[in-house]
Amino acid sequence: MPELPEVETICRGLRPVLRGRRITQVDVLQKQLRCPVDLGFDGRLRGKAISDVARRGKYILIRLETEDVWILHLGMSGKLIHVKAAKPREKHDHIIVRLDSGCELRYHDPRRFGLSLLLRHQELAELPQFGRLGFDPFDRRFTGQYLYSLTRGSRRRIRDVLIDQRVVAGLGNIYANEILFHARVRPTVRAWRLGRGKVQEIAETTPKVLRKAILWCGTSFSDYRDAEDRLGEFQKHLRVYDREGEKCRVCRNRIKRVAIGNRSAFYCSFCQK
DNA sequence: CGGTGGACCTGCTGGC
DNA sequence: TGCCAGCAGGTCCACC
Repeated sequence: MPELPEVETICRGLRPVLRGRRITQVDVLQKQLRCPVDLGFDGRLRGKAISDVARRGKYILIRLETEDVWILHLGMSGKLIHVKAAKPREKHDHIIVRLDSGCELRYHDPRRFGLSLLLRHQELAELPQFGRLGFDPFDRRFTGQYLYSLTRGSRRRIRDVLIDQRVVAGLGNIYANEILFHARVRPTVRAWRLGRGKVQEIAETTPKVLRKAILWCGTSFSDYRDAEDRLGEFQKHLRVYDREGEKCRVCRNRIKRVAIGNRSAFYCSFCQK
């Protein structure tokens, strides 16, 4: 579900309401997520204060005064919402963290592809999938030159390169497709065939598209909600994603959908070559 | 090593 | 109305 703009929106919503709050109670209703929720979870959280909320790629990091870090990944259908404790719970609310503010943080995830891990701060970098994450798209080291060097010799399609978290951390299928529309490159093109100029354009476009999506609080086309359980708005601004058969907003031709692997890619065959 | 395809889950939609 | 196939924002692992 949530890609970088959605995760960033959630973090921005949570930071001011969680900072300095103390956890008074923890309920784990469903342990079977992508990894089982570990047994010490409740004991290590209860009574502790939250010091900060951060994002790395699509991961949410909730830092505690104890140097423990609660790491969450929302998978495809996860939500992390901050609500009044009195609000009725819903099906698929898996982890409930009660705060001294009278509110609760609820991790909700119908498909259970998400991840919840509690680690010591220093263990973070040792997490294999975490250690291998590429640059953040807003990192100044994420340049055309960097992306160009990674695409040399790569027979993969450019859409697949962009959603590879080792290349750049935080892009998923929606934003990879949107970025490629703005860079005027078809998602199906083999990465090695792209010249310097095109790769430069992709790298420059990436943070621009993401920044705009963050301004609109992310994309909700079904599950995604922000920290206060509100919809995002960026779905109104999508150029290609989920628009098969609709008119391109630039040239009025019909948007096409093709399968790359098991996932859809969307493009305008006139605007994108 | 690089690349692909399926598995993991639930829920929703559209066709018959 | 019901049933079934196909599809969904992600990641990981087995296999070539």
